[in-house]
Order: sequence, then C-alpha cells, then structure tokens
Amino acid sequence: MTVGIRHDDLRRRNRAMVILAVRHAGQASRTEIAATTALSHSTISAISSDLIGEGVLAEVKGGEGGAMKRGRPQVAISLNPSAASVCVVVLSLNSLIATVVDYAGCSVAEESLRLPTLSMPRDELIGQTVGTVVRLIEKHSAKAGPVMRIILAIQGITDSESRTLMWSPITPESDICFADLLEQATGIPATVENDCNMIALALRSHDPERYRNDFIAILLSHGIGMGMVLRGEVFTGTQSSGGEFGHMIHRPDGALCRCGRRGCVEAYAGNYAILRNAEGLAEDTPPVADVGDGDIAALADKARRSPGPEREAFRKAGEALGFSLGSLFALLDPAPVAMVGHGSLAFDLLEGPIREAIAKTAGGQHSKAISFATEPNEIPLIREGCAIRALTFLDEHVFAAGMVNLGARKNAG
Amino acid sequence: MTVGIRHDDLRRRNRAMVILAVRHAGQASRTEIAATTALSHSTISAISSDLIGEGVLAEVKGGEGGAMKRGRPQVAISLNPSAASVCVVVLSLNSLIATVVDYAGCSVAEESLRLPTLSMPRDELIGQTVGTVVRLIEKHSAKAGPVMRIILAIQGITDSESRTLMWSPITPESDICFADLLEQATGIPATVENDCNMIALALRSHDPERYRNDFIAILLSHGIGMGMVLRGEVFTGTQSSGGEFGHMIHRPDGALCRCGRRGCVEAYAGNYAILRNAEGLAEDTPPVADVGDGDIAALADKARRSPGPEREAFRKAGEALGFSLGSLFALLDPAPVAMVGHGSLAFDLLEGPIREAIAKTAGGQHSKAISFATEPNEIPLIREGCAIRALTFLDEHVFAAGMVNLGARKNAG
DNA sequence: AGACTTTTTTCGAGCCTCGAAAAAAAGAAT
DNA sequence: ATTCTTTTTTTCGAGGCTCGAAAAAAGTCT
Repeated sequence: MTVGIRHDDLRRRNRAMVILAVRHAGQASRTEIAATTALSHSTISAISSDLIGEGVLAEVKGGEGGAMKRGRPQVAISLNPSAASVCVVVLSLNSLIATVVDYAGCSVAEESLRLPTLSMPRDELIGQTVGTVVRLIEKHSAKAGPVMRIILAIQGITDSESRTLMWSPITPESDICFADLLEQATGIPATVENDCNMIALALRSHDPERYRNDFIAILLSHGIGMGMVLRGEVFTGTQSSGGEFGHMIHRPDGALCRCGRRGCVEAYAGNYAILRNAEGLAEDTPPVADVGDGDIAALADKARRSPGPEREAFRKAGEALGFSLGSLFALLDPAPVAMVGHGSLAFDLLEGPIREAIAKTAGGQHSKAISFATEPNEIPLIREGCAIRALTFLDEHVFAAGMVNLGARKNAG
Repeated sequence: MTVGIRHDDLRRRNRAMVILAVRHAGQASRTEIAATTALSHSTISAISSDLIGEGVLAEVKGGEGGAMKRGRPQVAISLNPSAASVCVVVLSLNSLIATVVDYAGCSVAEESLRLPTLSMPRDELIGQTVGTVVRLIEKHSAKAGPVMRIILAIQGITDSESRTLMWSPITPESDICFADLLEQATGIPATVENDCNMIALALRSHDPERYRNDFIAILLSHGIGMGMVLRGEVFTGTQSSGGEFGHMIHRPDGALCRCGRRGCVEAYAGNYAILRNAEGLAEDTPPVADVGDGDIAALADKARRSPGPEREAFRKAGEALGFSLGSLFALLDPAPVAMVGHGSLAFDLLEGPIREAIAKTAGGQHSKAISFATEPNEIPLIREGCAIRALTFLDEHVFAAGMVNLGARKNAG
C-alpha cells in the first residue's frame, strides 16, 4: 500500500494486462488489445511479439473468413493452449472429479470417482484425492503443456491462505492441508478454494454484463453456501474463506442447525430443514445426514400442487433467505443474486416469500432492483471457476513476469 | 482493471507514495521514506526535492536536538502546512461545526452553531450550512493555504458518489445535494460522507496497530451506525454509503424501528429502544424523537445498581448487537470492533450479553479473538476522519499529479 | 494495376528508476 | 585543529519503458 512502483513492475503489469485482455476476449487483434488496455499500439506490438516469442500467446492462423473489411486485416491473437495447463479438482459429497485444463481453458483430460466421503477415514480420503490427481497428471503429461498449478474446490471453510480445508460438511475430518499434501505428491503449487467462490468467478465470466463488480451467488443444497464478489474481487474473510451466509442468524435461538447452533438460515432453508418442516417435525429435531435431490423435487411437486406443510416449509425457507438477504443488503447494498444448485429448481416456490421478507428490510429499499437468476447445475460452474482462478494466476504471476522459458513448445495449438 | 499503466502514471504514483509516507510518519527523512516506499534513494531524492520545490513538502529547519548519532544527520521532511487547507463540516443533531484544517492536519479556524435541525425548513438548513462555510472560508482565507476541498460529514445515508444526503435522522428533509450546493457557493470541490465511515478512518490513523485493514466501528447513539474498513479501504455500498448495521434484522417482524420497519437491531439497541424497554412499553410503541445522553446515563446507573427492567433493557440491546455482529462476522470474519459514541459508556452493561449472543453464532467461532474498545466521544473522531479523507485526496489527486503551482507560498510553517 | 484503407512495426525522443560513486555533514580519534 | 569514520544525500550515466509519428504491410475497391 505504501510501496512504490518500481520500473520493472511496469512491464510486468502491462504484460499481465495484455494476457488478461486476450483471455477475456478469447481472441483479439493488437488493435483491440490496445483499445481495451489504453496502451499505445507500439507498446502492444512490443509486448505481444514478446509473448508470442515466449509461446504464451499465438497468432491465429486460419483467419476466420468473416466479413472482410477494407484495409490490412487484423490478425487475431489467442492464448497458446499448450503454454501450460492446470489441474482442477472438485471434491463434493461422494464424488471426486479431476480435470486437466489447457492454457486456453479447454478440458483435455478427466478422471472421476465415486467415494463415500462421509464415512471414509481421513487417510483414505486424502489418499484417493491425491492419488487421482497424481494419476491424471502422469497420464496426460504429454498431451498438453505442463501442469503448473493444482486447484481443489470443496464445500466448506478454508483458511484465508487457501491452503487448508478447515471444515467441510462432506467429511467428518477437519483441518486437512490439501495444498501441502498435493504439493508434496506432485511438486506443483496447489491451492484449496471454497466452491461457492469459484461459482461466483464462473458466473462473472459467463455473463459479465449481469455479474460485474458486485454480486452474490447462493448455493441452495443440503446446506446453504455463498460466494460474493465485492469491488470486482472475490471476497474472502480475513481468517477463512468467509461468506458464511448460511450461518447468519435468522431467528435467535431458533431451529437447530447442522452446525450445532440455533436459528441459522440453513436451519430453515437447507434441504434437511425443508424436509424437517415438511414432515412436521420439531425445530430441534437433529438434521438428517443427507437428503437426496429427488426427495426435495418430490416435496416441491407436492407444494406446487396444493397448500399444506410442504408449501409452508418452502415458505419458511424463502422467508429465512429473504430476511437474511435483506440484512446482507443493508450492509453491502443490492446486487444481482444468482441462486445456484439443485435447490434453485424450487425457486418458483421461494421467490414470493423471499421478496415478501426482503421488502420488510432496509436492504429491500431497492427491492425492485434486486434481481434473481437460477443456475441449477453447480458442478460445471465450480470447475469453470477453478480453471479461471488457476489460469489467471498463471497469467498474472508466471507469464506476466516472463520467468518461464517455454523453449520449443511453441504454438502447438 | 484491464487498463494498463502508462509511463507518466509511474511518477504520479510514486510521488503520492512519498507524500503519504510523510503524512503517516508526521515527519521523515529521505532515508526513512526510501525504506517505507521500497524505492531507491536516488528516486526519493529526486521526488522529494521536486515536492519541496513545489511547496508541498518542507524541510524541518530546527533539527530537534535528539540524540545525535554519528554521520551526516538526517534532515526531516514534513508537510508544508500552508500548501493548502480543507474545510471540514460536521453536521449533527442540533449542531453544526465547521473547521479549516491546514495541510499538515492542524485546525486553524473554527465556527460552530447550534440549530434546530429536526424542525428547520429545508432552505434554512441549507442556508445555515452553506453560509457558515462561506463565512469561515472568507474569514480565514489569508491565514492558511487556500481551501481546496470541502467535506461534510453527516449521520445518515449518502449516495455512493458522496455528493447527496439521501436520508438522515437529524432532519425530515431528504435528498439534499450538499456537494452541489457547497460547490456552487464556494467554487471549491465538495463531498458528503457518512459520519461512521469517517470515524473508521480516524480510528485507523489513531491506532494503526489495532485498526489496520479490517475492522468495524459501531456508533451507539440514538440510532446505530457503522463504519467498516475492509481490505484497507472504507467500505461503501454500491448504491449508497452502505453499512446499515443498525438495520440488519435481529428479529423478523419484531420491535418497531424508527425507520418504520420491524425487528431492526436499532429497534433494540438504539437509545429510544433501550428507553422504551426500560419503561416497559410495548415493542410497537412509536419511537420518541430524541433521547438525551443524560437519560441513558441515568438508566445505565439504575441498571448497574440493581436488576430490573433497566438492566433487562440493556441486556436486550446487547443481545441484539451480539447476534447481529455474529451474522456480520459470519459473512466477513472477525475483526477488531470499536464501540463509539455516548452509548459506549454503558458498554459494561452490554458486553456480557453481546459475548453471550455472539458465542451462539457462527461468527463467534473465534469469539475470543473479537476484541472491543470504546470511544465515547465521536465528534472529534468524525472531524479528524474528515480531515484525513480530504487531505489524502489532495495528496493523491492534486499534489501527486503536480498540477498545482504553489508559487511563492513556500514553507510558511 | 493502382488508389485507398486499416493494421502493424519501426524508430527516435523523452521519462523514469536504479546502482555506484561522489559529495556533504556531522561526530570521534589523534 | 586536523584527520578519520560514519551516515545521509546528491549526482551521474546506464538501461528500460512508453509514446507519437512515420513507415511498412496487407488487404479491398475501382
């Protein structure tokens, strides 16, 4: 913050800008890059020819015969897919999916596994995860650029350094430093990220018009997760991954939550809570371990057909979400909201109660401005967000610095 | 974000770094500046002699005969007090205080006024405010550097551009664009800021050890305000000044709040709410307009002496604060908290219930890590925060750019 | 084929920061 | 008093970076 800018930082930052401009655009001519970065054509020319020389970027050969304008045609520049690759690991309830993604963002290899995460002993969970990654990387080391980064996304709380899984609902084990474990096994830098934060990244890259600098993504599932972008950055807490929207207090000393506390939003809006209410059980009935997506779909169908305890259960869930969103908005102001995950398929049942509750809050002043979108399938979003995170890291911290000699591996795409 | 760094930005930024380093340190030698900015001695030498030549900084002549070490003595550089000045206006309930502060941060002139803000018509409130500022600036135009910025702090909600007072509890009027009004009357750029945000800035400059990059300040008064620093920046909402902690929902459909809604934190912890509960009135009793500080002090005394409705009222206030802090911390993680304002004199009555409630929340996981401090007198903090805000703006946007020719006005301090 | 248009590269100028060396300004030693 | 030592500050040349203008390149249009 009080640190000055050195002369050599300049080039590094501008190189990063060029790479990021190309990544965002998919492909872009030098002129377009100059426009988006506000740098001069000469600078862009110098930087891009450096980056092409280093094998980070590549000129697109087969000019897409699109409507030819007059004048010298622009030559598009794209990311060189074989400049590097990253390994994305999504660990969720009973499932492990590992993917190798090339530098341009395309999946080139995948390995998936079903495994009983809730009942596995610690060593086996670790062993399976690390083993799958090692196998995948070995198998595909030839196909794409070298894997330069591993990123693991998981439901739960990670430390603020993105190295340790502090707590997760998918396993009774806690404080697993997956980053260290993966790095030791592979020699490749690794990080651990919260799944909802990755969802937020993916949403932004999907629809930058809607999800720009400030928005939130809420994962409706067995529990309630949240990823939040503030001021253009994924927000993480100072101690942990933060964003524990599901454990804001909806009703002090209220319904029993999976976390052992009372009155959390999740204790009204999580799958287990909806089920508990629909079955007319007391609020302090211990949460069941897991509720299938099918069960919730069935409840939602019942609720749509006729009034009754099912509809009331969804109403309570919406009310909890609405009041808590209202509190969040009072603190941080309105922003677009994405409802993600299987639970969002019942959003038609939730929206009314949500809007009703939010209108009763200070955050609801602008309630017309609050718009919701739904994204039922979270897994692809998580994977995509991870890829963006890891690749952007390479852009900014590896290739922008120009420390890597890519040698002969040029323009294999 | 995607914008590259131009060559001329470099100097501007590094100049800003030097100025800020001097402002933070009060006074510093070139060597010390080089150390804190991580720039080379040659660069610092060049920049600082420029800035001294421009009259922004000044060498301190009377070397303070402190323990003389061996070697060439360091020559301290400080801000030149007469480089510029700013006008700070604090508008609060029934009171208006305007101050001219020199570039080094010292008050050089002040004018204060009592006025019935709650009952004044719009034009008179505006007239008095603008008039006081104009008078003060005219009267003291000779004494210090020219007033280059006006900053007005007020309880309430401002727009995100810091130009308009959208709503305030101190007046029934709303949507007053003080920035335009002040600029038209004086020709000097003006901004409008939320009082609690300014408090946060002042706290950081007072105790940078404790209040560093992430903390919150809660103003306990007739209403409940909050200023929050996240990632080293004062956090403001995307639409408004944000940080409406007092209007997070503590109990859905609960006690009647001054804002007309139900169940807000303020409806339990604001002065009027404590009074209402202490008097055993129903929760939907309309809030009284204003409660004197003395009344609350008397209630607190009673509560300290013996159990009864007064103590219970403070307990409810603490409970509301605790649960809501817990929710806030669940979202944004623990951080030091400052309880500011007259209400913090009763913090001894609040702390127990606050900690009890917070321990029941997810944000309270680290509840031992949550530390509270109290600052009973908010007005000086507001003033100081404003001065810092306005002066820092000059540092970064006026003097760093070197656009101002200070001419003969050199080193008058 | 030549004119025109647009993109890209080249080239020199002007800044900026840096490291090393020199100069300056004291106290300490003789 | 004069000469070392030590530390701070300035000076100076080297190396980079970005920029604007001009030149070169690579097409379409007539």
